[in-house]
Amino acid sequence: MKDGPDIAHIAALIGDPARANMLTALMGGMALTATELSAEAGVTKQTASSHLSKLESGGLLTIRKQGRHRYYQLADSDVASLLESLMGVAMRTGHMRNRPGPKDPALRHARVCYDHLAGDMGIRLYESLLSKGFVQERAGEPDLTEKGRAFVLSLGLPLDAMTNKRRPLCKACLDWSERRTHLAGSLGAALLDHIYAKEWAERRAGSREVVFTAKGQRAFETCFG
Amino acid sequence: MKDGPDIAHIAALIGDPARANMLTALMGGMALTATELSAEAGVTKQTASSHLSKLESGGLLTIRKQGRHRYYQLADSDVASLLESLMGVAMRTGHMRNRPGPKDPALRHARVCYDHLAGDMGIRLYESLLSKGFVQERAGEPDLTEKGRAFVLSLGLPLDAMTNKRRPLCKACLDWSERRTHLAGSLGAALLDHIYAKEWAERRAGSREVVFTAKGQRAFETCFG
DNA sequence: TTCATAGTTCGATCCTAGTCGAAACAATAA
DNA sequence: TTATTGTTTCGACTAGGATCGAACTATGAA
Repeated sequence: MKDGPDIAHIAALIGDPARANMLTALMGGMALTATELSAEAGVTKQTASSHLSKLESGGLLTIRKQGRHRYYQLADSDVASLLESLMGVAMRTGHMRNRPGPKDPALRHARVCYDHLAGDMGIRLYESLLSKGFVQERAGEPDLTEKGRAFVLSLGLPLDAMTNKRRPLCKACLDWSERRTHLAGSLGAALLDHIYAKEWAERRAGSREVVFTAKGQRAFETCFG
Repeated sequence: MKDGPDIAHIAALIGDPARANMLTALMGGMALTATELSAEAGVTKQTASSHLSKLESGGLLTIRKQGRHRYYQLADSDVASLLESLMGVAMRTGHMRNRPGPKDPALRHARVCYDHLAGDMGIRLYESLLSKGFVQERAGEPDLTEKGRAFVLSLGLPLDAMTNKRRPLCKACLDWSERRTHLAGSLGAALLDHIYAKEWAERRAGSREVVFTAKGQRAFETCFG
């Protein structure tokens, strides 16, 4: 009767507001220290420490000691996409943490989802790859075509290094603000790196927001319109 | 201060073991009653009722009233895929629950649903009536065709007595074990009576179980295969 | 009608788990 | 060494919520 994975334990870990705030902060992909996360969560350092050790032993976070700091980050992209799923359901069921503020439209336009591009721009990127035949969906999962491989190489991206990893090259990730799919996986990450490298856009400090320059926006349209 | 969807609320809903058991039982789309779900969760009906109302107002479940039963099911496939994500992460992080108990395959095979046949056999009966053109679905509700009326009469069933009642002749009923539709209404009841009368099967005392004899199983196949 | 079953609401109890103060531990800098 | 900062451990307090018994409503059956 009671078999299979224990989802209650994992969900309970995410279900505490303080921990949820920490995890949301880590969706930006950057590793954060315990003190930074305590501020994000709005609790004292002691409390944050307790939460972080639970998240770590629960397998949701990994820890990297560096000097006297401890950098925490999401364990892997599966955890990130789980959180993204949660955001999608939470938003559709009308559970927002506050009324839409000024930061909200910016986040909807372009933001980081772990290590790849999400929001409207992320959707457009993915749709473009699909419509140009660079990526095909097979059984719901995206896959790079031959034509797509050539395109990726033409951008100067290290395709071999990407395909050798255990991480899938292409993965579909559900976008909570748009309710549509954008591209995750190592290709998704590489494309976001490309956008940074070309200086089309940059991260806004302390936020998941990705700010495109006017020139970068045009270049993006040219390349992925 | 915090923007974005409130994932903590949704995760906390899933994070209670009793609720998680209910949701797990509802995976796959089949609808269950409150009492059945209380048994799945291992709590009393009162407790289950409290949990279910929370899940419903949280947008994770929908209710479908049918007679004095309330069938609960997952709100949509997004919720299902969220649970699937959770299972994936729980599995990878080694959080399994192991409490094997007696499940009842006999009930899934054939049981009484009020007064008509449900379970796998009930599904097969209904599918047979559909494929032979005896019953047609119109606007989601089944209806007996002319050909079907002749068939019912050929079985020696009192069609007139059935049609005169206030109760509808044919009605679709949701099957919890198969997540599909089987036939209710006075025709559904009459067909189960027919099965009893022909001694193809009988009720097991004190249970909803319907036990087919070997000969009865064959006769059923011949008539409704 | 009366009885039985499905499900909810109320009230009380109990217990987990989040929280913080204080102190200890760890690692760097001067 | 001492001082400072980052982080964890311990202990105690407390609120929220899971739970169940009892009473209640609603629907269907006899």
